[in-house]
Amino acid sequence: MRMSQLFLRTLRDAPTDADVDSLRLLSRAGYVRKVAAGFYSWLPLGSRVLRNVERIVREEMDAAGAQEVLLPIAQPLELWQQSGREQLYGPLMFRISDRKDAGYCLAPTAEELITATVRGEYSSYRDLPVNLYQIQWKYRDELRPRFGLLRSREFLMKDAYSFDTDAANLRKSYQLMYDAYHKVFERCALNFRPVRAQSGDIGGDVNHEFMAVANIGEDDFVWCKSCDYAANVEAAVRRSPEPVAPGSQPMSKIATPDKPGINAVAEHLGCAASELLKCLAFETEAGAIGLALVPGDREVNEYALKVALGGVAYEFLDDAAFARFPRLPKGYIGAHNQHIEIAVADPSVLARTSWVTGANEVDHHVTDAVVGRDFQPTVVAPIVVVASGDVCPECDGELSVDRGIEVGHVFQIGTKYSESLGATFTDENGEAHPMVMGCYGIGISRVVAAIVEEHHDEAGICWPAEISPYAVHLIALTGKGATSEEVRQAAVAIYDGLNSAGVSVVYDDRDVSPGVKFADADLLGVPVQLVVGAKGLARGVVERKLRKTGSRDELAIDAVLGQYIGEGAKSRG
RNA sequence: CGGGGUGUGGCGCAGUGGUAGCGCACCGGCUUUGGGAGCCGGGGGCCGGGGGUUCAAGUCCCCCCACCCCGACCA
Repeated sequence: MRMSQLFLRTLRDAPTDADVDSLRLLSRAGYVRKVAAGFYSWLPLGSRVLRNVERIVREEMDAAGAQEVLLPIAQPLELWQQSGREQLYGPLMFRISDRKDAGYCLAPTAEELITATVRGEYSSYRDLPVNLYQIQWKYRDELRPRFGLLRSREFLMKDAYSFDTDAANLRKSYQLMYDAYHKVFERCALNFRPVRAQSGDIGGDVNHEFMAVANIGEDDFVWCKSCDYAANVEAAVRRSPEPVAPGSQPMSKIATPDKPGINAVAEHLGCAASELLKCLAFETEAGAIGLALVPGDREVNEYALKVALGGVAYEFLDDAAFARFPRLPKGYIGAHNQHIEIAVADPSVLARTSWVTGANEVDHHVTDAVVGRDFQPTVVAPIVVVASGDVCPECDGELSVDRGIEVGHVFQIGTKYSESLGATFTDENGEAHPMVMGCYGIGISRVVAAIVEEHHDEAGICWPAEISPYAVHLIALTGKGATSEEVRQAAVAIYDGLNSAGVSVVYDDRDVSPGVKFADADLLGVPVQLVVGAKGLARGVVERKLRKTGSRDELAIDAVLGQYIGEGAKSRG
């Protein structure tokens, strides 16, 4: 492609509402343009990049035995009512209606439709397993779209769905996808980790998120520096500290006027927040009042607390609820409160001889509260949010908490959708069973943004070879001198040669100054830049610069084609 | 949903009640040509929309819309 023909305008200043590196650079370099909150146009360069990620995903899905389909974006709401997810998604779904006032949604995902599709075709154990996938635009009317392409309202997603006869076979299908995801993200040159995760709204049990490590990510995940333990921050656990012998000092009450917070009290007493016992009051759905007890410098993992309660739903008290329980003075609650029915303590609560905690009386705290003497946990279970520096539960190594971008997610769903939508098969004995499903997503457009987040510098994007819109960025420094035409002809010869060798090349033939060409080349981020200039030409060489490292060398002009023949297959751009 | 902020040319921004500006980009001319060149000359605006106040509104008031940021229970 000649740059004089390419539909492209680069920007020196990024639009002000581009708030992350990926969107700033993709906007400046003319890959995408914002149309509305959470909606983006993909211009020629962006479209090529998107296709490249698609291509990688398609190749790996096909290699893993999945078959591509294409389902409609607009889906009858009725289908979503059958699965019960119409309510669940609520305003997150874009809704439309036709002229007859029938309700449709723009699909936020496709479990329902794919299940209905398989139900309509397959009904025997002989048909299974089967794995279908599509690469299709998805729509979610996010509460707050942000981070540009990382959380948009329209996004391109690969979603695959496996159907098996039983859980053991599901695990095989799951493993195939899990392995395929590794290949996909390796080819995308992402620094990623598969982490154990909670299942969220889709339902089901075993699942992993594939997190691309980034500063800007929306999710924290925990990983061990010594082994391969990794988990979503909600699912992560640590090795709890060992219990210690209780203290013997008697508990005593002290005045802490107008000090309702951990930090305020710690500062007032001149002690560390970790010496205070944090007591969070909650009410279960059955109406029982409980406290979650953790060290003052720790936060409660709400998911872990629910597990500790045996799966019982609960809510932390809000101001209105506190008003109903005058015996629970917000900010001054102590673990020795007589009015609570449940006390869930993290094991670390047993690892300190005594605690400073609320006195259950406004403007007062107590010191030397001793577990087992002054207060009794009814449940001891790990409920703190894991933090960097905690001990790995599997190998005693050190855990680290980092930000990540969720680029993929694999689930073992089970029979939730096959049951509600009636996707059953008949087994060898003629008995009907619901199919056992897995579902597997990759955010294609999000992957593009994640790659830019990881592969860029001050000057612009540095694409991995397989993702780059072109394999080679050819720059002709023609100028207006005597050698101008000579340089132009040499560049065109290389351009034509590379093209006919199947190497995708973008050729900067514009009549602009060298500085503009260099700056744009760095901004666009094609991995290899070839510069044809009068100086080199006189010596029969062209200069080659690698975008990522900035390293330069010279190639004999006759050797250029030889160098890049074969590159076409690696990066067809 | 709550709070805050911003809407002026494609992008970035200035603008004090009195003729709508600057930089980049764009068009034409001349010069320049190895890291976002210089000079000269141009084109491009329903100042987010609607109502009001005023002799006069980009500017003041009211309503609406869009976009951005923060928050949405950790005592």
